[in-house]
Amino acid sequence: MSRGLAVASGASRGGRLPRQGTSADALPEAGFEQWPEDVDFGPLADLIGYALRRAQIAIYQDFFATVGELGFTPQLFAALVLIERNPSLNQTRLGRIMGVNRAAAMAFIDRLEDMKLVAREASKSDRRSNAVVLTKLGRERLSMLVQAVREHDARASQNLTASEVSTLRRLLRKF
Amino acid sequence: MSRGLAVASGASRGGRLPRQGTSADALPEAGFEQWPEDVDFGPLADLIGYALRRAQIAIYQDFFATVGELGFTPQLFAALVLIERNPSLNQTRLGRIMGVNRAAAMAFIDRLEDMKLVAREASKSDRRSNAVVLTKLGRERLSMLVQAVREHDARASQNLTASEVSTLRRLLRKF
DNA sequence: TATTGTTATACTCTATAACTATA
DNA sequence: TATAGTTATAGAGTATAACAATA
Repeated sequence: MSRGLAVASGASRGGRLPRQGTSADALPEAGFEQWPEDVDFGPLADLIGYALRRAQIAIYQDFFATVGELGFTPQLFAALVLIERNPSLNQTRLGRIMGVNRAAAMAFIDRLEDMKLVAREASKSDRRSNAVVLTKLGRERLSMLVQAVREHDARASQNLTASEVSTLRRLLRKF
Repeated sequence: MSRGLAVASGASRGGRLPRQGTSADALPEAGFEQWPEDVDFGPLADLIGYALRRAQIAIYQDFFATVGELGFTPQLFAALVLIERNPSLNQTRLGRIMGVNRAAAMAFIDRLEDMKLVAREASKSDRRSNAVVLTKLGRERLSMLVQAVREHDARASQNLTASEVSTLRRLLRKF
């Protein structure tokens, strides 16, 4: 029952840094078409899950198009914020909050540690656990990132009025 | 600009079939915590993109917990529906609609073909293209699947009233 | 020149399973 | 017994880059 759940992350997930690569053949690829009018979506048009997925594809695109060049995925950004605001979280709990298991949490904490943005500190209360905390560099980068991500999020929501945005946020949280 | 976009899928994406595996150690893993009250989400709490992500994680979990055993991911299901309703779509276009490039579209069409659910038909108007169509078996499986997925989607939305669901769908589409 | 299908390749993210140390 | 961190491994999904056939 609990296995395979983090699938969701993978799913909502995804989240990979765009690669380099420049060749004549590669350029005109992709180009997501958002709800094209000449396509019949059939039962998909009625499913909240599908609308959620398409909205997420769109916002991920904007994330990478705007703050992607800073070298962060939405996941890494979220991890940094959670670590900053909750320095007492251990690795396993951090993973559970983010929808991945211990091993996957290890992977992204390793990565943030390699980037010198976070550090593991031995917990005194439970010697099995590590607390994960931001470094000074991590705090600096994060404050810049937060600003950029807020701008991205506002731009992504620009087709909605302020009250629609807050309705949307409320309904998504009730989910 | 176009590279790395399908990240979104990966992201919103994800979508992997849960594995088997049964061992004493493996059982208590994962267990996504949805908006736990003792956690400070800081700026994440205001971001539509983040609310979208968490909602998606939750609904993916429910998808796999309910219709996952039928052997389909949300992506494969969506592909089947699009193929049924739009039999003239070629592989590249189908990929663009779903947010992935040609090569990735190849992969899931190959898979559906291996499952005998779809077939490639040479297009007469453009001899470079294939039209992708459902087989008889594909139509049968899909009609069962649609029923199961509709039930899943309704259950996932059970915390919302009917009017909230339609508001949510409308706002997500405006995105 | 541009696009479609195709293939080979590499990379990211994740789960599984096992181990050790601690609870 | 159960849980935290860790590691090795495997699998899914995707992009990149090239090619031939066709437009």
